[in-house]
Amino acid sequence: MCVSLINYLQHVTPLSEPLRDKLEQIIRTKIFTKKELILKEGEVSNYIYFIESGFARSFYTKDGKDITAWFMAENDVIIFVASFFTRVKSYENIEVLENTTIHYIDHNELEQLYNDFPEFNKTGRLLATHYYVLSEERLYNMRRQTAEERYYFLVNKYPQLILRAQVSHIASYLGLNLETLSRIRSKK
Amino acid sequence: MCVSLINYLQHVTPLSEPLRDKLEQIIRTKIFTKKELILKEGEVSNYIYFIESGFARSFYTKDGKDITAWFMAENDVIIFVASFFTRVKSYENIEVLENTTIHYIDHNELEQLYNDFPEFNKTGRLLATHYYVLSEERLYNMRRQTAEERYYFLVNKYPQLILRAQVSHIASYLGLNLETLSRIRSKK
DNA sequence: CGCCGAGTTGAACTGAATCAAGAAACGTGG
DNA sequence: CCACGTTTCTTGATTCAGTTCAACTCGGCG
Repeated sequence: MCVSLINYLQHVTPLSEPLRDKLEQIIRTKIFTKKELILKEGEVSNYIYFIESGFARSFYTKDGKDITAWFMAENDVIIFVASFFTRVKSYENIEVLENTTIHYIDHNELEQLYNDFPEFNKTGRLLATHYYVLSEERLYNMRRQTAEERYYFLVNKYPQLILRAQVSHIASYLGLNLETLSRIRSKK
Repeated sequence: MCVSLINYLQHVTPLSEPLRDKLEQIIRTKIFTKKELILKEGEVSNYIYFIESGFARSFYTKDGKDITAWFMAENDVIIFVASFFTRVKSYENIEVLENTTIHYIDHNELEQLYNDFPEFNKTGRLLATHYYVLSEERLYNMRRQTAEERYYFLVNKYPQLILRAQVSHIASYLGLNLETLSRIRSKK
């Protein structure tokens, strides 16, 4: 079932056998179909998700427009960080863009896991660090670059994303409107 | 000496006595004077820093311009994440804006510490998570808001920062030029 | 076949950048 | 403590990248 997630975690740092067993117990699996929402804004994010297969995006709405915050694909961990860790209502939604199989762990069970298996804190630390680095990178990309630079940075770093996501979502992620992105793309 | 840092870490999550002792051994302290660079771009960041007192900013240069990435004050942990964790050359600089007292821990010693005191992984996890949340928040603020909205978001969230940092640094952080920020400020 | 969502293209408009010139604040040395 | 140079901030005029609004094309799918 959830082998892919356990393998992934093993890859982060080795896990003891009892920890693996416990993980197998608490990991749940769910299949979402295209356009379903995994998380709706206004809810507190109670789960940490892991994509086994599929494709999703997080987005929020501003002045009626829908703005993509990031994309997530196979082997990505999804947390709406601010909500999951600080227990406030999420201002983001997570929407499935293709049929997607997801493994997830409940917030309380995860806390319990950290308590019962202190070694798992290492996994948590390494994962948090990894995603922190990615977040800072996105910030770097965002700040003070032209639309075109931002686009090609994304193209180089995540070429598969460009093929998979639709123009309007990429555009709003880059902080520009779809017409502008369309023009950038047609330039070449 | 480094009491403030140990207190801070205790506050994150309690530390055992041997761990505290070990920390006291490996924490170093240094005083930087205004305009000094703690970290220069092109170097690998070998230390994790903690500001006991003072004020600093991280910045990078793009097309000859200097762009502020973030500010750091008392009780802030500074890591140039990408470089410290992934051991690549930093593209950022850290510059002290006021005379600043800093505690720091060497990368290798920190790794060793995680090994010798697995409990410390919890501290690491919580800190990484905390800074991850802040990073995502900055991203949210950055994306798809007008110059004015970005500025007032910052004013509300970090009022003391506005008083302490100079306009040109705030402007480049917000991704706009100082003339524009000056106009926004004079509007009110 | 015809509708609908997604993407492209065009023309007019606008928020922010750029260039330029002063005013204020800061600090250093006499 | 004042004078002078340097740095920081403000204000104005012009330019331009990216937005907005609107019309059109293309490709699927019922």
